[in-house]
Amino acid sequence: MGKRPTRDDVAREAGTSTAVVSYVINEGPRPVSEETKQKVLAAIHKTGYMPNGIAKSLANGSSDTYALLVTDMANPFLAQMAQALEHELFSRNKTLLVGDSNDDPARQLELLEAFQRQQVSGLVWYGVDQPLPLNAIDSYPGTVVLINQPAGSPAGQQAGRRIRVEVNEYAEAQMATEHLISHGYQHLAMISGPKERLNSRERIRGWKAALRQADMEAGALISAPYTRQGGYDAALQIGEETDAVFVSNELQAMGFLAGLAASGRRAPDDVAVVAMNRTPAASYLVPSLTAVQLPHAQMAKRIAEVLIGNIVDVEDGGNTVDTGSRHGAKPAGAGVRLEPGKNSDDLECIGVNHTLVIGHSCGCTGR
Amino acid sequence: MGKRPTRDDVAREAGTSTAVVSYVINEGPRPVSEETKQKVLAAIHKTGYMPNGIAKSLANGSSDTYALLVTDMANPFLAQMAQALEHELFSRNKTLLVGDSNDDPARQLELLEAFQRQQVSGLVWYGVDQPLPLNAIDSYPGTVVLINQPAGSPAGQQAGRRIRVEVNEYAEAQMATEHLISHGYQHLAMISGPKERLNSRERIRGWKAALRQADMEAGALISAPYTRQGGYDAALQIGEETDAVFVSNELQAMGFLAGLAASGRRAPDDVAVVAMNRTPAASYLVPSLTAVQLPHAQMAKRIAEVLIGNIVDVEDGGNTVDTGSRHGAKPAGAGVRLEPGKNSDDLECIGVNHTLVIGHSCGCTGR
DNA sequence: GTGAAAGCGCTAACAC
DNA sequence: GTGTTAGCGCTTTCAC
Repeated sequence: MGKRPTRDDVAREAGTSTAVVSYVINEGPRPVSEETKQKVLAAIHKTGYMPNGIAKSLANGSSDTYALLVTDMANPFLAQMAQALEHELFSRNKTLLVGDSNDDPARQLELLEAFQRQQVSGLVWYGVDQPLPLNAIDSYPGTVVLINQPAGSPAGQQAGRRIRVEVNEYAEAQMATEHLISHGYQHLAMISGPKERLNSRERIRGWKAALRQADMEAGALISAPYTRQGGYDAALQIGEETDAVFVSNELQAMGFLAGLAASGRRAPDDVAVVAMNRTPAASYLVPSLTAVQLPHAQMAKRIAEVLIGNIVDVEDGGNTVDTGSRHGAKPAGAGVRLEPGKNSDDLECIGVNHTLVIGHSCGCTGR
Repeated sequence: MGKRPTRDDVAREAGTSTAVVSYVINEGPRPVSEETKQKVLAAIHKTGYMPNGIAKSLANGSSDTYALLVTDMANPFLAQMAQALEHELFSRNKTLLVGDSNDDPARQLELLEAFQRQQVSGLVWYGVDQPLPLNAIDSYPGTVVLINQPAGSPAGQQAGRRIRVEVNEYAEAQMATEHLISHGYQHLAMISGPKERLNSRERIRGWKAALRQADMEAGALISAPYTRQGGYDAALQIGEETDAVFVSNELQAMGFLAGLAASGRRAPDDVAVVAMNRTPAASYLVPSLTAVQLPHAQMAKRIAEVLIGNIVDVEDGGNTVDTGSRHGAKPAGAGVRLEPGKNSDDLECIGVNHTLVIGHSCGCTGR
């Protein structure tokens, strides 16, 4: 590893002081004459100099690195978030570190520590256990963005330097369920995530709220892991009377469709299916999956702004029903309205608008 | 951001010198008496001290950070690699940076530069354009692991500090094709990636080799993007005579199955399908997809060892046909043998063994 | 407009 | 076994 040129080499080459080289590179904080500037630039070019980000961070007391801490990188929904976030950070000259807790709370904390040691300037946290270890978050020396914290949770109430993204899974679930109701299905079941998780409960609440509003009774509620196999197994447990199912996670929905097929049933004829946290894969399942989608690009943008401290303004907007699949579709009800709100001075909530993207699995398109 | 305690604070608290604190933390390079050690540990605990990784890296001249540079993080195959690599690095106390080139060569280079500035110690590169910009790799001041470089490519031949992982996509393609042949299908088509890519060509070579060996004629060869939509569109172009298709990428295969269904055909009855670069999603497609799988965990382990310079030994082993799906299956032919080889002293090739995982899409399980 | 020099927090060679 | 100290490459204050 042949020694790379340093700022000293550039200064020597340019016949200036090292300070001037910094001024040129950073365009400040002091002015430099055009002539000197050119000499420095030439020297940089000639030596092939490239600033040492590590040294820069040490001197600055802060790094250009941010981290994403998730439960499962292989989950397409989260991989998509990672991708979107990477793009936003890249365009701001920042880099993204990833941590995969593998659904393990202990590991989650170890990753937090590792990030802290690496002087990661801020992190986006899709937590495993909920409520999250608030003390760990509070003591984190940087901005923390929480993606999946329900509004009523402690993380959403306690003040701190962290910022929560209001995904409102409650409303997502409600929207999905309302769509099924609008089709006239009578016996709505739900596949939820593990019961002990706060976000599972949020989704269940949304499902129940929609049913209540329509004055309908809740059907079977099956709790399953947020995995394909979880959905597959759940499909085998769905009773004859059930004519529509709200699946609370796309991975589960994928398995659910497979399970239905394996047991000789089909969506939407035998059982209609609507899911949430959609990814582009939904359009290519057989049948294509109707699901609620989060505006991940918009979320990533907001998150990046918040992390880096270049907050612009929170755009408002209602939730909509889209015909986003390749197939024809008839729009349907469900227009929940989310409001970007602030709970306290320290805690910014970012409103996120979700959308229902129609596929074949809900029966919208005949068969 | 209240100032965090530094090593100086710990030394003061423990009543020792700063050097001793380092010795304790790093368990060397000099011995420390048990008594002093305890005092230091107590001080660390009391102050809540956490080493500053940035400063450490500066002093050491190398960081604990590695990077993964891919074309598309949302591709489940690559997300899976990212996950596996993160796990391996985490267990070695290293962190993983990700870069998503979005299939853009220019961006790929920018990411390389960013990593270089950040003093990333080594990187894993799944390149966009092939052959890769060798000069950029050669000048990279760290270990570079190339994932998708065919054996015969310049990157595989030119000496350097980089190390290539021998995925042997040629053999993967061959294995998949041979499986179709063993079923007795007569008219084999192939959906390849973009023609200008080296890895597309490798896969095509494998397909042709299998056909040649069986003394069969090549059927339609359709080139499509490595996307679901690419596979979907390709399915609509497949002629009546084709009874089996080798799809060169799992995303394409997913779209292909959807396209078949949309056009009223089904796998495997109308067209059998086998793909490569499988992920767990394959088992849950309808029908479940037969595909060649890479041992990503094993690969990640080897890559991590290589990156960090803790190389153990290259385990050998043949390729096998597995019944890895949830469904019953009859094993089938195709046993290509890969050898971990060395092209030069500087270029280590890591042999990777692939496996055919049987699903329903190839017709193995009746249907 | 330019340059000398004091850190940033840590490692490790070198003295004691 | 322990302490002193000279860097690592950069930023930035403060003189000139």
